[in-house]
Amino acid sequence: MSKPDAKTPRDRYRAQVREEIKKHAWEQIATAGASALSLNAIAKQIGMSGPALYRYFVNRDELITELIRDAYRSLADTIRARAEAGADLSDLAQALRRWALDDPQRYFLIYGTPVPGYQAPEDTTQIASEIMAVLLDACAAEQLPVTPPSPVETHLDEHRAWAGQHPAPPSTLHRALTFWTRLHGVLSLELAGQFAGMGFDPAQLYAAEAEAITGR
Amino acid sequence: MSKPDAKTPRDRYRAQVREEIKKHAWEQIATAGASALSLNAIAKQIGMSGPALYRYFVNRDELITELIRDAYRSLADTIRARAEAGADLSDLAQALRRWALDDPQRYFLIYGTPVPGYQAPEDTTQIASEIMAVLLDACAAEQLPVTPPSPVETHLDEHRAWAGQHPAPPSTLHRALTFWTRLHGVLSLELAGQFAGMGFDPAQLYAAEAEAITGR
DNA sequence: TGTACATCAGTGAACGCGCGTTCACTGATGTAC
DNA sequence: TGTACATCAGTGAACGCGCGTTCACTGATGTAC
Repeated sequence: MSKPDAKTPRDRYRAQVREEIKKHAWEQIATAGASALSLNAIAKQIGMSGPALYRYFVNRDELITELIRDAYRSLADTIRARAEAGADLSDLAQALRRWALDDPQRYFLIYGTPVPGYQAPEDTTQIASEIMAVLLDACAAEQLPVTPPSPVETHLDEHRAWAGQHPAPPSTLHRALTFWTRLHGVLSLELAGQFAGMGFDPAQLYAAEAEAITGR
Repeated sequence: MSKPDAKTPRDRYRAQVREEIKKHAWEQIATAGASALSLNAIAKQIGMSGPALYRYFVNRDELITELIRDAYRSLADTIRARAEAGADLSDLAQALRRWALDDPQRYFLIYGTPVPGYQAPEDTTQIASEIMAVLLDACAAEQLPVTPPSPVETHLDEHRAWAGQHPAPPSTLHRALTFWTRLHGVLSLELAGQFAGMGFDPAQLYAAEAEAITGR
C-alpha cells in the first residue's frame, strides 16, 4: 500500500493534463470571453474526445470555478510578492495594472459582470481578503497626518470585520478601500475599451490616481 | 399617397410590439444576464412563434444593439435632466447610483465586461460624450482654487479631443474624468457583489467619493 | 360603398449546429503475489 | 521475473436540448379606383 499523498506517475500525468485543459480554457476565454467557454471545443484543441474531459473535471462549472480560483491566487501572489519586495502603494498599483493588462479577460473573470445566480466558491473570498490585508499593510506603512476621522472613516471603523484582525486606524481602512476602488475604476474602464477614441493615455490617469491616494 | 413620415396604425402597432419585445428582453437580461438573451425564449413569453420576431429585428445582434443604445440614452437623459434641474456633482453621483441600482445588468450592459470582438455602434460613443459634456459642465460650475497644472492635467489638456469644444481648463478635465472613474469604481464593485459580506455600507463609501471630488 | 389588389404580421415545419453529459466499451498501465 | 488481476484514461455512439435563422404559407389589414 502506497502512502496516500505519494505522487505516483499517474498522479503527475493527471495533474499535467488538467493543466493543459486549463491552458486551453484560458486561451478560449481570452479570445471569446468566459461565457463562450466550451468543453467540447477544448477537447478538440487538445486532440481528445469531449467525454474524456470528464475524467479531469466533474463538469463545466467545476472547471470555471477552478479557473476563478487560479486567477485569484495568481493576483494575490503577484501583489503579495511585490509587497514583500518592499513595494510602496504606487508600485502595487503598477503591479495590479500589469497583471490586468496581461490578460484582461482574466481580470474580468474576477471583477467583471457577474452572472446572476452564480455563487463564487468560499475560498475565493478568503483569497480576496488576503489581498485586502496586503493593501492594508501597505497603507499602514505610509504615515499620514493625523486628522479627526470623517463620517466614512468612522463608519468603516465600526464595521471593520472585513479587515480581519488588522489593527489599522479608521483613516487607513478608508485609504485601502479607496485605493482599491479607484484603481479598479480606471482599470476596468480601460480594459473595457471605454477610453478608446478619447485620445489620452489611460496609464497617466491611472498613475495619477495611484499617487493621489498616497497623499503625495 | 400618404406622407412618408405619417404614423399609420400599422406603424404604431409595430412600435408597440417592438417595445414589448424589448421589455421582455430586459427582463431576461435582468434575471440571467445579457449572454443568456434568447429570441426564442422572448417569443415564447410574448406568446408568439420564434420566427415572428424577425419581422421586428433583423437578428439577435440588432436587438442587443438597440438595447445598448436605449440604455445609454436612458442614462444620458437621467443625468442631463438632473443637471438641468440645477444638481451639483454630489446630486449627479446619486442619480447615477440610483440609475445603476435600478437595474444592475443594464449598467453592466454598458460598462461591464466586453465581449471580445463586439463593436459598439457609433452613435453610442456620441451619447457617451454627451454624458461627458454634462459632467464637464457640472465640474466647471464648481470653482476650485487655481494651482499649477499637474502632469496628468497637462497631458489631458494636450489630448482634449474627447472633451469636444468644451472650454474647460486642465484641472476641470481631470476632475470630470476622475469623477467618472471613481464613481464607477465603487459602483461596479458594489453591483458585482464584491462588497458582499464585508459588512460596511457601500452607499457611504460612494458618497465619500462623490464628496471628495467636490473638493469639499 | 363596394370590389380588387397589395401589403404585411404571424405560423409551422425544417435546417444545421454545438452544447453538456451518460454510457458501455477497449486497451494500456500499474499492483500483488 | 512472470503471471493474474485491478485500475483507470480515453473512445465513439447516443441523448435531449435550445439556439439562430430560412422558407413557403395563410389570413388579416390597409389602399386604390
